[in-house]
Amino acid sequence: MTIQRPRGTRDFLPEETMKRGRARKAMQDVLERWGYQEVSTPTFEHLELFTKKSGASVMEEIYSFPDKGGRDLALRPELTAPVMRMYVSELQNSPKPQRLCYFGNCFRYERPQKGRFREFWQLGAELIGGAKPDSEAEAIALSDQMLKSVGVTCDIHVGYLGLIRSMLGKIDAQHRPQVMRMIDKKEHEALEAFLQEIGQSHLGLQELINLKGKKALDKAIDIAKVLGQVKEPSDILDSNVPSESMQAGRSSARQGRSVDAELRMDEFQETVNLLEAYGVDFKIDFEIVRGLEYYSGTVFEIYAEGLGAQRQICGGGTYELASLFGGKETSSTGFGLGFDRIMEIVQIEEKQTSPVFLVYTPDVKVEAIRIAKTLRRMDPKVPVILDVMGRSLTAQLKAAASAGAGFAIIIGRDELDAGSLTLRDMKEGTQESFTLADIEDRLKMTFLDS
RNA sequence: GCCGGGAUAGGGUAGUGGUUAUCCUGAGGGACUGUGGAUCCCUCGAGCUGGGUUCGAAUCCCGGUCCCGGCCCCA
Repeated sequence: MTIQRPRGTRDFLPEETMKRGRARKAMQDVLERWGYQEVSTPTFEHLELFTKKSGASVMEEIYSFPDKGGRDLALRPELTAPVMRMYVSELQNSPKPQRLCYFGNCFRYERPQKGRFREFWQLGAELIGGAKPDSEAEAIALSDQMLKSVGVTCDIHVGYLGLIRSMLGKIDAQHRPQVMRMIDKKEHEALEAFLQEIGQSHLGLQELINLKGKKALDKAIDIAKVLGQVKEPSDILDSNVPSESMQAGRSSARQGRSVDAELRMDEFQETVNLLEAYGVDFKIDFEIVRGLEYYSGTVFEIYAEGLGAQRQICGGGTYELASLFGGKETSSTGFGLGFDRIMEIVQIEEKQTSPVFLVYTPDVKVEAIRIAKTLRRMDPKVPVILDVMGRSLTAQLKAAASAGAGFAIIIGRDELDAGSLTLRDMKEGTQESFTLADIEDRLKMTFLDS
């Protein structure tokens, strides 16, 4: 019996691996053009890093284990926390802002389905320590460019927690998580009923989240004016919302520590202006709240079609995590792209360099190896393949043909005695004698064109 | 964790409670000891797993594993 892959994991065959590599490179080229530098962090971390960030409830979906020394470790379920941990311990004294990006596998113990696996890849960026509107616009525009670079058309929704959290400040702390959850889950009727029940339906929350785009922004500005007049500083969200207020028995990541979010409508308006300057096509949508307590400013999500139930391919926003990991308070903006979901809908041309086969008779094997060595130093690079099965010339040519070789170089005693080699064009079925140097030149010309 | 559908050579498949389990493709070799993907020949290669029913199970039943889709959740 053969051994199976663990549930929710995948093997990537050469073709798929090549496709993933190209898509990754296309998006990383964009990151590079925007000045983001790649970092990488360990595959496993102390469990505490993730529970601290996202609450104890993530334990249900985390691959955690004690090591032989009794430490509680976890396979990383995401990459923002590790990157911020690294920032706090190694990069706090480096010039601001820090533009970091990453690509790595992550692990979650979840039920696999379309676009969801237990081992998956995230590609993301963090812009640490910049001014909010500028950073937010840059992050959103950057993710837009990255997706465009692989031919993915998508739908960008941008929300603002500064406003939502300030509005929630008018509601009893114990009710806030539930309201957030209902906004996030788009449970409109339940939200309306609940706000009625607690006597807060006058806030305008329902009207706000039902509006999209420019109208939503106008409404938001109106609300902010009213809120601004009556706001008391101490009335902003306090950071000790009791998690008992969560629905009993419910599993959710929304139980982490909350952070302050100031009502700075002017900042959000600036973000919107800058996004327009970047030429990003987006939709203002205050229903985007990303549930989590550490988000503090603009938040955004990007959706794509053709992905079944898992439509979201990117999520991000402005957050405060540095202080949570023991660093100085530093607000950052970041986003993560679901690489596997993007791979499902990517539009990139797949061209493969067709290899060159060295076809030789057994008596000149040593010379064939030397020739292979020369050709492998050539630029542009081209796969050079030597038979290792002791096959006949016929069989070698057959193998070359079925591997899609562009050229075969035939090497035998006759050729070597004449000081030349036979270059066979596999597509045309023609062949000619050349010196090795001439063959190199011809191959260079051919592969430069393609 | 829940619901539904699946699992037969490396890939794709057919079929039946009863001899050597279809077919296509693939892979290796040969016809073709120095020239191609055709053709022909040979070879390799399979009923997820554990139990039950039965004279006999790949087929029927139950559990498990994995896959696909949906729910839940999605840092």
